[in-house]
Amino acid sequence: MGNRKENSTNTINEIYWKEHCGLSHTLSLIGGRWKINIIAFLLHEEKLRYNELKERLVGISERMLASQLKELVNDGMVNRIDYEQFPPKVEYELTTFGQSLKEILNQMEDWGQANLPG
Amino acid sequence: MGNRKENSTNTINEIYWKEHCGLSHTLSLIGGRWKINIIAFLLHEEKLRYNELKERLVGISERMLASQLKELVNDGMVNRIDYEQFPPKVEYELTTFGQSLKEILNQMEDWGQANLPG
DNA sequence: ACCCATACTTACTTTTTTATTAGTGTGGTG
DNA sequence: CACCACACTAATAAAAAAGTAAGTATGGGT
Repeated sequence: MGNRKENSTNTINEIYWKEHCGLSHTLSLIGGRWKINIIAFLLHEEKLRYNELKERLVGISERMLASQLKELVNDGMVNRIDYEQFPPKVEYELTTFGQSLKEILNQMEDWGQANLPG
Repeated sequence: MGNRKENSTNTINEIYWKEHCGLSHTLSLIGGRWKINIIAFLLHEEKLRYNELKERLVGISERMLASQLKELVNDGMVNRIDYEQFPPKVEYELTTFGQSLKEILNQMEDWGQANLPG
């Protein structure tokens, strides 16, 4: 994956704030490039397969979809369900932890919708 | 400033989602590198001067502080109050628009605090 | 004339993220 | 045996974000 320098100023700052500020921590979980978009679809559609997500996430690349999903899974936000079939079938859904953000995300969605540009 | 390419895939995707998804739009306003940290301090302390913000935002550079403030002001989240004195005195505060996010931010803070790592 | 305070800018480099394109594995089908 | 489906991975290049260090502006004080 993208390998970060462990001790760059940027990384150090990021870690410091994640550990000292609830807001920073929250954003670190949902702030990734396509993460809220993924989460939004999973909020509305419960379970989605990799290719179903790809269809919905207009413009996303394989690499981004895979990496964002992996991070969400690592952070405990999303569950990966592998049906171990052939051809492969894998579904993604929000974990209980992920769902605990539902209220907040709904409010963010409403607020954003109400203030869309244009 | 960092000059972006108008027609890179990345920029195109970003614009598309900002315009079509409330969540993306909300995040575009508060998701910048130091924005929530700035906003968090302004929520608690009402008005802060440039140097006061700098003290509190451990690790931030001049460049980042100035650029994040400028974006927040451009987006209508923050007010810049210039007292036109010498030596210069400038204060920053949340606009009404910025304050309309207060509830949501409080919840994000609480949620993040409750789920801090370590 | 020189220095101070305050709020920034600017130029240049490094780091980080994202795009692009091609490839992997595997069992079943024609 | 070639090909398909599906969920990815890998390598490389391009783009964007952030760091670093020095500079700007200006009135007043010494």
